[in-house]
Amino acid sequence: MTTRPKPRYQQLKESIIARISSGELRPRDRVPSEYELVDSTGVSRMTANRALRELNVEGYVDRVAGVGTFVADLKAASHVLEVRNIADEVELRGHKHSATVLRKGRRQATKDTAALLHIARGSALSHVQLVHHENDVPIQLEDRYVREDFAPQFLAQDFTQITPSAHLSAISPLQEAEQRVRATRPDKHVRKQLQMGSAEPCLLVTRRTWAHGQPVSVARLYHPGDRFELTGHYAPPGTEKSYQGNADIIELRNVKK
Amino acid sequence: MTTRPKPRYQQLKESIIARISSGELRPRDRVPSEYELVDSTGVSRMTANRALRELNVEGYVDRVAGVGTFVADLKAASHVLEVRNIADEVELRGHKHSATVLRKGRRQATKDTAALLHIARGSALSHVQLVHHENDVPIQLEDRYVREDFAPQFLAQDFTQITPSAHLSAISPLQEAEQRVRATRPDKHVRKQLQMGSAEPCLLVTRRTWAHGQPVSVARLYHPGDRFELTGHYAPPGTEKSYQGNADIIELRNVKK
DNA sequence: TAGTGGTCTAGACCACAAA
DNA sequence: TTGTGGTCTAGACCACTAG
Repeated sequence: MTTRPKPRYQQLKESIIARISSGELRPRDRVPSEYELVDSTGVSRMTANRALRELNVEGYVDRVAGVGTFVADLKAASHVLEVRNIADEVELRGHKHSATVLRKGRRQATKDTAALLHIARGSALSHVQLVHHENDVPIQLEDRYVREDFAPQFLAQDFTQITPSAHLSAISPLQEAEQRVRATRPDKHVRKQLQMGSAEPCLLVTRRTWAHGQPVSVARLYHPGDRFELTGHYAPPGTEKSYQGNADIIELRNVKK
Repeated sequence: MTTRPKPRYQQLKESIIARISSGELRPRDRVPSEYELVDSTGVSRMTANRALRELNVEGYVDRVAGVGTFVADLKAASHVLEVRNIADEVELRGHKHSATVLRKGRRQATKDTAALLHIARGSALSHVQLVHHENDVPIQLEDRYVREDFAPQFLAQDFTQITPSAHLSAISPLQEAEQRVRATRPDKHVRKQLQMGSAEPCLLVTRRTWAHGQPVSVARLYHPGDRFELTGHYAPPGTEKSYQGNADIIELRNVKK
């Protein structure tokens, strides 16, 4: 008994996603037009249209009538993950973002980190710890581990110019993310770096990101509790033009205080 | 110059969404089949198919090949909002949910609450405050205000049997939600009700929900800090069968400790 | 003018459910 | 057997963009 083949529009979609993930098609590159897909794959135009239309809805490509279909920006791709870069967040508010690197170096995966990243204990990791500032006020302490084989040039980056997450996005579109949020009491180190009062609580976000189907990075993001909040807005899909309405789900926001 | 009419598949979608929102079509009700839409509206079957298929992707309807198309459960509808009922969360973990009502009554909107709900100061509100338990351990203090005109029977509910949010969902599909998460120090009342240590921080979720395009309820949800966390998982759309993969974005999870 | 995406049609074949 | 959704085709007309 032969297994039934996947629908042709689905094959087309997966083929194009694969070409994007592999880097063969880069952001802003042109994607084959509907008629080109008709010629090259033998499907009807409606089938090619469905494939490209769904890729557009899912945020993989941008389409412009009369012009063509293009691979979406990486920014848009991470939009799909509804997780934003803190530097972008700050600049979105019209404020100045800056970062101070505290630690940077190679590490061996501990038991816990190895488990989180699905790798062997002792595997090579890159580690960086830095403080993000908004208008020179510390707003986030980032403590991040990255698989060295995923991002060999990670430690060579100047993280005062590009955030770790931006570098990771630039290497490969992030495919999946997991995030845990909890309230904790900061330890001395965190409290000092974020200039927090002794009794002030701390919003801790632990985030894992995936690429190529594997977790590649885990980060602990500490935020000064009463000065910051995480906000999300959930809009109904399909209503009016609010396609892609789920875009800005998670964003960091200042709390007037 | 006449404005161009909306696409017919879009008109179909909006027409069906309207019939669901108005209550004419209720959860599990049958939605006209593709061929019925062809007969009743004169569109081709491909157009009817596109309308129903997109409504399915967006979570409004469930489709079963060989059977038919049906209005999705309200639970699924609020799934679209990626916000879950805490009772469902607890039961999903196989634990027992229970609730204790602390306060219940009519209130007049204060300046702040009135602003949040886009209503006049002094407008009639229903108020309830209750503690949710998981296996008899307090996990959430819910402090909620609801527009009285939206849910006239709100205060008549037995909140030990149905959560406030479940009652609101039952009245009308919630269309939109906004959520803010921050870490705070609990006041005496919260600390006592959640049986928290004196220095333990608190995860505070402030949530507004919309129906009929207007905010109808605002809730403050306090969680004992070190015992609970908010987790989110962001899956890639379109990959494999992970349609609707954005479903379980926000869920409450126990922290092993 | 040529190419693109946006939409729509009127058929078609299939697998599957329920009666 | 009938009706359902799932898919696919081979055309078509339109508005728009770019050269």
